[in-house]
Amino acid sequence: MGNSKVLIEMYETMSESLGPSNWWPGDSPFEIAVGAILVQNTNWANVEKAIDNLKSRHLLSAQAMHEMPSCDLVELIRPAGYFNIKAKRLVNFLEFLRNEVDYEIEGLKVQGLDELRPKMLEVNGIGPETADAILLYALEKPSFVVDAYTFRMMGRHGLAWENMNYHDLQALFMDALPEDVALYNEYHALIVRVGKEWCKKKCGLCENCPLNSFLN
DNA sequence: TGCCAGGCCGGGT
DNA sequence: ACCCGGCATGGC
Repeated sequence: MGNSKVLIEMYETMSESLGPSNWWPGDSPFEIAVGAILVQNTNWANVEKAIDNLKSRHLLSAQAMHEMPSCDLVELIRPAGYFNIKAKRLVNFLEFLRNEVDYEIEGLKVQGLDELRPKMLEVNGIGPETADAILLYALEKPSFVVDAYTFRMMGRHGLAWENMNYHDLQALFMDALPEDVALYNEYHALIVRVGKEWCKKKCGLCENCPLNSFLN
C-alpha cells in the first residue's frame, strides 16, 4: 500500500518527539480489559478513580466482580461515568470470561485472533475499539486499535476521509504496517498522546504539534 | 459555565 | 448500511 512510507515516518516522528509510552496503563491483563471497557467515551482520569476503588478493596478480579451484587459494582465504578450501562457491560464480559476460560483471562491467548475477535464482538458492550484494545494490550494479539483520535489525526493529514468506518481505517494501518504487536501497541499509544496534547476537538495547536511537518 | 473525554447500543430511516 | 439519541462523571 502507498501509505506505508508516510505512516512509518509519522510513527518515527512521534516516537522521537515523545519517547516510549509504556502502554496500556495497568498492572495486569485483567486490569487492562476493565480499563478498556470503562474508558468508553470517558476521560482516563475518571477511569483511574473507578479502578482504584476496586483495587483498594481487593475486588479487582474477575470472580470477585462477577459475584458481587451489581448495585455494588455500580457504586464502585461511578466515577467512570455511564455507570449503570458500564456495570452491565462489565458483567457481560465477566460472563464471557467465565464461560471461555473460567475467569483466567490469559487463557484466551491460546485462541487465534480470527476466532477470538468475533467472539468478543458478540459480547454486548464490546465494540470494535474495546475488543481491539483488549486483544492488543491485554492479550498481545496484532489487532490495530482505532479511536476518535485516529480518525481526527488521519483526517487532518488527508489520509482518511469522512465516509471511512472503523474497519476501513484499521485495514489502512494493518495493510501498510508490518504485523507487529509492539509496533501496533506503541503506534496507537503515540496517536492518543499526541491527540490529547495537540489535536483536541478544537485543534488550534498545530504549530507545536510533532506532526505539523506532515500537513500539506 | 458549558464543553469535552481513548464508544456502544437500539431504534429508526 | 448509515444516523441519531441516550448514557454520566469530573476537570478545566
